[in-house]
Amino acid sequence: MATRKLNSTYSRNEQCMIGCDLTFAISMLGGRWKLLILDKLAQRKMRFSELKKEFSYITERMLTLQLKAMEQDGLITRTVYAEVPPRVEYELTDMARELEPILNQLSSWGNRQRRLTRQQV
Amino acid sequence: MATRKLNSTYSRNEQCMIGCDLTFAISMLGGRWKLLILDKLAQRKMRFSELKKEFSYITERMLTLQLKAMEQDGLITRTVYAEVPPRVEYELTDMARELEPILNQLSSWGNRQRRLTRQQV
DNA sequence: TGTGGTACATACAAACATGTAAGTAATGGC
DNA sequence: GCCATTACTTACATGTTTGTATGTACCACA
Repeated sequence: MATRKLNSTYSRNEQCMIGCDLTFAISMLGGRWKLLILDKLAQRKMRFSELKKEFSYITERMLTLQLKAMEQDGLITRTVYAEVPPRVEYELTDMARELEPILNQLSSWGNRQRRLTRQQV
Repeated sequence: MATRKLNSTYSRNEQCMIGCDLTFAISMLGGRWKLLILDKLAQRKMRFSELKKEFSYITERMLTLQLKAMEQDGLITRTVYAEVPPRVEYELTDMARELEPILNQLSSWGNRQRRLTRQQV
């Protein structure tokens, strides 16, 4: 996402893992808000301001950054309408929709796993 | 993993997302080396030093941290043998093994997605 | 007495992610 | 002219993760 300096182990690690499709996929979902955004947009396309209202805690800056990253990653499309005040709509791509069933499985795994680890504590 | 300070939005966000099984699951896999470790241990149980050899770039500190986190998350078990020099073996739990098919799907999605975004660039 | 191997731990520093606060452009309505 | 609305942007501060370097306990073996 951000430009990364070319020094030392940080970038070497990146080279080493860049070949892994799984790491590639997970890194797209790792942002602090991306899964929530994905979830909301799965229901319907939404404007910037609508998304902002949905997550009362997110700041405009973070929303902008995460949406931009998700657009670059091919998870969402961004449509600008030349109006004033401006209107911008965000929508899931087909690829992002293909994620849904997989993420549902992960979610149900997470639920089971959570019950287990709770018991031990 | 690390102790987190209780101020401001950081922890509020955490509260807000802590109810999400999917976020819970993804956060277990997000570490820089966890997926690789998971992948190696899927083949067979391994000693600390064996894992170290497998990933030539990882530092001992990072390996320790990630293994500790994965143990706490119930992904692996840690068995210590009272010998000198010490011997410690790491092994996947049943829950971690249930992840495999899901992660395979994610990986193949990542592969397709990567081809797509490559084409656009 | 000294060296070697294993599986860590600790102190410190760099890189990265996120948050806070404030500002911008465009224009329709008052 | 002034204000409001929308979707951002910028500068700066804080929090979190990862990396570097070094040290430690244990005891067998030379």
